[in-house]
Amino acid sequence: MRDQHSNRSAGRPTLEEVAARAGVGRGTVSRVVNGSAQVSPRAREAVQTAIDELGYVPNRAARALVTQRTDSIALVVFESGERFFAEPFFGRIVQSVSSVLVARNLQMVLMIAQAPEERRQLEGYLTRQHVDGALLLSVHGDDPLPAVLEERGVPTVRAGRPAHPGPISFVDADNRGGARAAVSYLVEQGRRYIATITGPMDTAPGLGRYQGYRDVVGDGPAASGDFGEISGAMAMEWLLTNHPQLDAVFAASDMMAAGALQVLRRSGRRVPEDVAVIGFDDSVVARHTQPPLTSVYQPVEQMGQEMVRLLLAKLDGEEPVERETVLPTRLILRGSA
Amino acid sequence: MRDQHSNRSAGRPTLEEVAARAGVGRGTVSRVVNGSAQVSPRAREAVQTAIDELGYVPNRAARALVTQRTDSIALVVFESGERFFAEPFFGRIVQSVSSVLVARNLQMVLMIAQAPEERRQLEGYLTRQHVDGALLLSVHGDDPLPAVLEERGVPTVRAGRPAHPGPISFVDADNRGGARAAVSYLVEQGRRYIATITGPMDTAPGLGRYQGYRDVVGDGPAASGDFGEISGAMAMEWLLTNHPQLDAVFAASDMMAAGALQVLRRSGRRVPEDVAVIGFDDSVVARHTQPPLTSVYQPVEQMGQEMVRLLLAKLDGEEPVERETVLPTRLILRGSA
DNA sequence: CAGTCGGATGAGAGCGCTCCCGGGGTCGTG
DNA sequence: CACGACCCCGGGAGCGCTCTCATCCGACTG
Repeated sequence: MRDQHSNRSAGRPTLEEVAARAGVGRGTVSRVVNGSAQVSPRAREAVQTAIDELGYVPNRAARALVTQRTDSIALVVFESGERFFAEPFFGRIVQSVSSVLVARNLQMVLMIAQAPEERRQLEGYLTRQHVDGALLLSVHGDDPLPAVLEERGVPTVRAGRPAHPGPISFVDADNRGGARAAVSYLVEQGRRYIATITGPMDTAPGLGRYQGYRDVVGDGPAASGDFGEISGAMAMEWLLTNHPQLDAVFAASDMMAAGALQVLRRSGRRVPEDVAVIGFDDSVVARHTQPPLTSVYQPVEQMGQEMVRLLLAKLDGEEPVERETVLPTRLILRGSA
Repeated sequence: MRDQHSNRSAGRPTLEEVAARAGVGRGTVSRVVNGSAQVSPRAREAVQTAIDELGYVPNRAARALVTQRTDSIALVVFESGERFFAEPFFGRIVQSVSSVLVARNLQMVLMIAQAPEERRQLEGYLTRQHVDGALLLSVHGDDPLPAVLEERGVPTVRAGRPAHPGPISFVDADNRGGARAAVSYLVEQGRRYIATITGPMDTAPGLGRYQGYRDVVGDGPAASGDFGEISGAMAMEWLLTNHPQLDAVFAASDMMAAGALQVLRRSGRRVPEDVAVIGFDDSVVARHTQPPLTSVYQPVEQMGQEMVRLLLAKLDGEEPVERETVLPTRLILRGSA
């Protein structure tokens, strides 16, 4: 379309063309491109010059066809659109995963599986044919996909401890420990009637954070939400109705804590004087609620990096190393507790 | 590794194997897979059966090699990690783009170009060889990349009106109109001394929102920020020092408005009684500031969809349709103005 | 000086797919 | 009954690359 010298059409130059220009064989060019040591300095330079002059870029598809590697890895998010953009958590993970991958010259294919039909399509899609491995975010408890993938030979690392321990590597924040720290802090502050608003129990963070709560106060009053703001408000209303004497609430997410805060205010309770509130995630909204939210910070960026590290290790070393990494959390004190 | 009948190793079944099993030729299987009409019902059924039994999945690389199409498109975000996850805007765009792409059976490759060296790498990477087209997010004014890509034959659609009109399609929210609506509203409410906190002027939204402000009040007091919270606070301080008599502020982003709110409160001003504040983006934080922020909503999801639509049109119809779409914004009233 | 060793090199053989061509069957028509 | 029109269909060619192997050449050894 642009130039049609000979009959090769507009397309980018090929290995063969570079070889011709440099006066060497295809093999040599390939060796240079892939950084093999078995090339004489003279040849290497000639090839390099030709590459620069022609603006040669290796054809990914051709390479993938023979190497059986696509050099791209999938980042799969199982989440409704709504939550995906409501949760700063995802953005930060995506961000950190991306930067590691770019440095390694790998492509990041983002897949958001929300609607059931997208789910199904995705399942067919995730083959060794298409990606070298997969990073799974916010998998729900009973989801069979991780197992399916592993079975198909697609190396996988997930974020969040699986509900049922299996052969799958994962990276997680210490949800339980973080929750424990938060609730312990409430106890130290002299709170005596501590309730909790939990996340979905079929979710690793939901469960872990609840367990941490129980570790400290045992069977306290609990209402469940879905990590979202509305659900937090509803849970808080329920708690207020059934346990009006509570003097502290530990919410398993900042969004739920924010919802709870509003209900608390409407009910005439002062925070933190009458009721202390602690959230989880240390998200942006935590700094903007009234009062600012004391919250549990998780090292999200580090988690992303670690996930990639584990996956790449799995890809390189053939032996299927099943590894788990649990990263520490930290309580960030603000005004609400 | 699983089965080694003949010497074909563990790999997924190939077209040829499907053909053999169905008792037809490669061509016929290919026709079935690609939905050609030129296949007898009998053959089609036989092939379909074989595909199901073998669990055949076409090899993307092989197909790409011959069709010269990768069936994947890049979503490029030019933004520091920090802003990427601070801005709900991106998450929502990503989300909506993703869902359209999945429906069309296209892969979304997310690239975040922050550090300069990542920038450079990306430039080499974005070839027709690797993706069929690119969606560009938050390009800065003087960035040559869009032009480079277009020149290399990579169809491109960007979000945000380019600083210098060029041959590139774009989708944008009506930043100028939205700003105009916001500032007009302030005027209607009887505000007489309206300042603005602008975004980066080398950015389409930054510029557009400032222009909208000027459309209504002309040369009012302006301080510039970078869309982030801290910069909003600093800008507000500057404004308060130099224009203590101001009675309204229009900030070009919610985050900056949030920063401004804090400074205003510290300075003893009541919002909205003494000073009205309006933000832009209608983001999550807008609902959680004190008071909740009146803000300009932009139809982010729709923008994402529209970007994909334009890009696909460009890919299909060969003629390079340079199109632009500007989507309307809407003022959302809350407590701050 | 013959023999040997090893590094550099060129080229053949595919990887799995689509495209296209030509053969053969079926049907309708003169 | 013969001939063309129209479908279906099989398989060769080739996309651009890597890998393997045989070859070649210079250097080193005995």
